[in-house]
Amino acid sequence: MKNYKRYLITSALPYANGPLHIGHLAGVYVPSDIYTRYLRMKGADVISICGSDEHGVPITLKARNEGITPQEVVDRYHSLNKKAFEDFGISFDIYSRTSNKIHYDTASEFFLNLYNKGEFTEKTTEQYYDEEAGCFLADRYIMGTCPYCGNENAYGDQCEKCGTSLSPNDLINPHSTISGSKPVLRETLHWYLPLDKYEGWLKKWILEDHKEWKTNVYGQCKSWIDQGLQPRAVSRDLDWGVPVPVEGAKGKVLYVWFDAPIGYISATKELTPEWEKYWKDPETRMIHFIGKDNIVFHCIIFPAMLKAEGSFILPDNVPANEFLNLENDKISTSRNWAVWLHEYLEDFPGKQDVLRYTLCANAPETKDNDFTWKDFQARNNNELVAILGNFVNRTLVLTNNYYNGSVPERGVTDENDNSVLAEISVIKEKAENSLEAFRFREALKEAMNLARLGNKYLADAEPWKVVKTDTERVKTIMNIALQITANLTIVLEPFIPFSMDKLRKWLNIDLLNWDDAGRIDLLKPGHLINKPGLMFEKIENEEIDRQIAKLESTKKANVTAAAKILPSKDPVSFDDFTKVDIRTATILEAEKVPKTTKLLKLKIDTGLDVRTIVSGIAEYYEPESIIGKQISIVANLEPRKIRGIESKGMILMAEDKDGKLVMVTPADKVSNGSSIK
RNA sequence: UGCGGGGUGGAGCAGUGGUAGCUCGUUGGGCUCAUAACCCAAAGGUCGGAGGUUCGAAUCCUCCCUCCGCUACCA
Repeated sequence: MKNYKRYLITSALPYANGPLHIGHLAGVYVPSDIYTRYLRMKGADVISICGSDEHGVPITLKARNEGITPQEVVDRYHSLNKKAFEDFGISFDIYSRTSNKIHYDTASEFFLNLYNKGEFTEKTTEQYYDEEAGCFLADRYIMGTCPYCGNENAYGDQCEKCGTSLSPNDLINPHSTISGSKPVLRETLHWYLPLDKYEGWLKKWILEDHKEWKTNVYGQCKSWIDQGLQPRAVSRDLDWGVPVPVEGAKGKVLYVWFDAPIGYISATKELTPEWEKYWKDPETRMIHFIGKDNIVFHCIIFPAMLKAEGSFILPDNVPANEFLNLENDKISTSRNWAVWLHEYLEDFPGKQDVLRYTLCANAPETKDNDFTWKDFQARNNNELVAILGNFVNRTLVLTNNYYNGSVPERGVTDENDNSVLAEISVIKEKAENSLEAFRFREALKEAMNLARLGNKYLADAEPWKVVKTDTERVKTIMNIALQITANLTIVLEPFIPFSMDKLRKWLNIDLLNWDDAGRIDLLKPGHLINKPGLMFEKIENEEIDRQIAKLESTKKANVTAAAKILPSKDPVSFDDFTKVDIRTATILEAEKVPKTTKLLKLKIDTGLDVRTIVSGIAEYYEPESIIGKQISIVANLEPRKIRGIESKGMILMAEDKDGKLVMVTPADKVSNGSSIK
């Protein structure tokens, strides 16, 4: 590998519309911090950059909902999240924010630079505009009736009921989720970064020159590039963000995804006047730590931006992680299904390292992983307490008992001693190789093996027995055990810095250099150590049960919240009502539509005819069980093709609080085709 | 729908053609310096399913099932 002079580490800018949870930590910030601390211990010139991403539509909406300004929203979460990072020892050199002036200047300048070089294309398109709220609407903020399944709560980009991808123009009765009003189409002008222009270059840069990237990252990039890249808008119609710095761009800001990665640059500028050294010198190695949802932005769009600008370096690696689940369910801010960092510290004060350890040991490096409180407890009790804490404790207690805390001299070593001493540097090298390859789970396991080695050494050497017959021999044994503890303060420092800080205090030593690991003379004979405390405490079942109960009550609260009754709709005229042809029918045949989870293909007798209707009820009804059932249908709905099957009409279903669908069946049997009014 | 990444003993993971490994848990034994912690041993897997290539497949090919993500103004 190329030899680099310095490192620039960036961690995805967390979006400032909510607090941080364990998923953020596990996926991005714990790995980035481990790597940064490791590099610092190697004496490398390294800076770690992060900050709040504070622009974009969701923040303006949150502000609108709460009746405060967007600035107030981001102020709140910026300070909350900055503190959470500090509390967990995520050691950024700077935690900046994109609402800073320096960022506005940097982002404007970047845009203007590309603009003047003619790197953008301009295009006018028609988009839905909310006249009441006075803004253009992203697809996600338009709702209406799905033309395929009749779901009234379909989004402008997708119907979540039947899974069909939609465009806002497809929706029947579109309305804005912001004001509820009916949006109108308006023309708007935007600037685009022609990604297609960079396709050939990206293909070579990633697919040929960076085959070493993680399979999930490489695969995702390959997929995008192979599908063909298209110009991507870099501006938005919004009043919150960095204004587009050209004539006639009033009311337009830089799209957050153009704006946010530039935040890495502006934060570096804020940190050091020598920022260009980190961003423009090819001897700097840049690494982006991100989650899998960010791959395309950090591997394709941002590099294309940097390439277009011309004077910047490109990331050498982008070790993206997968996602962390919580107790078998997706972490979700809106559903409050998360372990919030600030709440964790209230419940487990001083136990930052337990979480750091658990999240690293179970990090979603190759696939999504699950965080469970039982696993958290087991990792703490069986690994941190039993293996690491216990080894340190027994070594320090024995040293205090036998030698009043003075490190004894190492005498003649036997074969076992020598192989244990040799093993220390083997472990150091293994951990180092794993760290360099961004395999942090593996690196942590290697580092912990040093504590395992220590326990085994004590059990084999039995100093508590030997002390009765050969006191010289015990000095050697204890010296070796102590050298192991000193080595632990090095190899475990990147992972659990708070605990290693404790251990260094007990050992009465300073932070050592990474390359001191493997040495067997870190503690000199006669060096005095202090009385130890407990490095980790057992976590009892009650504490874990409390956390589980907390999550269960969240689940219940969510069900209750979802149970609220929908408000009544606007009145319709009798004429309008009679236009809808609702009648009874009987199901003759039912079968699952292949490759779908929700769709059933039904053959029904409507009295008028026998026809096919596709309905999204497969999750609630087995095909065999509904044959012969009498139901209610809308008979004159325009036919629609669903999954290639023509569906003529719609089956009426009552939707329960929890989303469960129930057939609307006449109380007594009536003949097919009876009208319902 | 398409694309990308997963599915390996109870749990979490490693393992890309040659007798299936690691950590934790479980069971039995040992030790007693240590937060009932530590050490040793054992049990436990038809490697998501079906077919194929091969002397030989967790590993290569085909199809299928399943989980997650992306699919371009959802950050």
